[in-house]
Amino acid sequence: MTDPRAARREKLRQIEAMGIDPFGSRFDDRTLIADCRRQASEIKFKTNDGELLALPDFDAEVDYRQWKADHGPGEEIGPTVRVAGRIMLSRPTGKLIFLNIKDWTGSIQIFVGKKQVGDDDFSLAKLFDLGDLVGAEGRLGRTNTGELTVFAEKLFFHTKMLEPPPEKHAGLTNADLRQRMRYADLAFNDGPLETFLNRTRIIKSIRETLDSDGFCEVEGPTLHTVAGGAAARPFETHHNALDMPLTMRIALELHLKRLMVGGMERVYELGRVYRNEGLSPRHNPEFTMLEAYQAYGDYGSMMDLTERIICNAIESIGGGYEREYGGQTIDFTPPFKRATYAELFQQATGIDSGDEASVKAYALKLGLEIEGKHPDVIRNEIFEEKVEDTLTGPIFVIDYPASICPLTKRKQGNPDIAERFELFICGMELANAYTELNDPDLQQKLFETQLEGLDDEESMAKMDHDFIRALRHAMPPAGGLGVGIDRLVMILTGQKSIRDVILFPVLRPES
RNA sequence: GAGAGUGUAGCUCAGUCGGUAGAGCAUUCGACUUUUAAUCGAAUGGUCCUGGGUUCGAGUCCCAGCACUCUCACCA
Repeated sequence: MTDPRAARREKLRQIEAMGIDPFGSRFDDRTLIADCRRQASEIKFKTNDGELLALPDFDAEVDYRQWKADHGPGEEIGPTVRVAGRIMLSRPTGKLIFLNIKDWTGSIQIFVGKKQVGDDDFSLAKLFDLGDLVGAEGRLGRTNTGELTVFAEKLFFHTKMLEPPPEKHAGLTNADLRQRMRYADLAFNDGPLETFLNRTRIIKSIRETLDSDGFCEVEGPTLHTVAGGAAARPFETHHNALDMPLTMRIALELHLKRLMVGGMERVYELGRVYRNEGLSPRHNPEFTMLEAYQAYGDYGSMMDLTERIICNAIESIGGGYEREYGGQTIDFTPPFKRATYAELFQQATGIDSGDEASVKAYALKLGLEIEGKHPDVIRNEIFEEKVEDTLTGPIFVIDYPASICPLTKRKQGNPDIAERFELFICGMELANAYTELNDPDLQQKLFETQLEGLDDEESMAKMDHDFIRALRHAMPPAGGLGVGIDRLVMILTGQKSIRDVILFPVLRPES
């Protein structure tokens, strides 16, 4: 019998025959492997004269067997630990088996000697397969090579793995299988578990930053009758009892603003939004967004907040402000650079973004379609083409052309400029913030005035009468911020694909 | 939606000019009480993505389809 699955089931049967539950049970007083590593310094060598010696430094070239001969006779002593985890490697050498097990804090070697654990446990150990969840209780010590090891006195069986594991060295590399079987990716590949734990730390840190700034977290509706607040195609669904169409939200904005009208002066939501668009290494149809609104603030307040959120997030996962991404070094030491849209436009193209004729000529040179488009739309297409990719950042691009920002307050004394910034890192737009428009009549007008050159789908300006009515109840002047959390996690964890920071990205069904 | 690439054993991958399907790991058996990708000896394991076509003969060439990856488009 050499079918791996059948072999595993046969061993499961033999474990049961030994009176052991192959799917285990509660295991108390467990020592996490990271704690074992912390306790390594408690391992001492006790000479027969009763002298306690610290162990040699195993980072240096040292022959521990020789060291013991030189300092002996005596014996090693160390704390007793109780570990549990998944078997990643197994090296049987006759009446002795070395196992490497992994829990979610690290991995450690287990020494299983027939004499040391007894015949029954040794027979059990011979039924262990790679991927099984097992436990061991024993003394923490060092082998002759200095490897930190649990010298098992008792073994436990926790759960049988009935599927064959991936190749033990290369792991699971097929990108489709990694996403489809994320459990196997997390369990057997180096890296993914740490990346996703870092994602959790980053999100926790973001909440802490906002909470300590006095923001309150809320949960807006994910089912909308009008999907507004962003330019995107929504997913459409249907409510049976009410017999009416609903759409999944594409942004958090409009409901959070309603809450500011209601008196929630600092409010945020960290949640999933859904956009019915193509997939790419930077796009998943559902993704996580942070939106935060601060009454009596403006886009400048949001710039400070953005910096704090990102710097705290970096500190929560360690590694310092200088980070590598896509072969570039990004320095997150605050304050981040700031430059106006017009400056960057001028630098990249050599022309004045206010000079409409030159802008049009430049667009034609780039081969852009300009027919029937609003000058600001053309301007922005050039900006996206020539500027965005070059922004290694982190850099705040500030003061956007007003007409491409229908939810933004205009700069005082300059109605053509919107008080908006976008934060760019490695050519990716990571955050977007405004001094929020709170004039209901102007908002209504902007909703009604579709931008030239934009069809309904492309426009943010979808009429939402209830939102306008809310604004008429007085929304305080405010700053608002949106952050693409998945992209932030990508950059902070060094992942090149959004699918490596989303646990279960959208996939076609398995054939 | 467009273009390019990939699809072979449970996993990671070779496969030449079209001529009997290969390796490593895993699995099974044997040896081994300080190994660490343990080692050594032996064995087992295939719908070569699917369906057509060309050919005496197709993993290999052609056509169509499916899936994944990358680039572009939409978008954040």
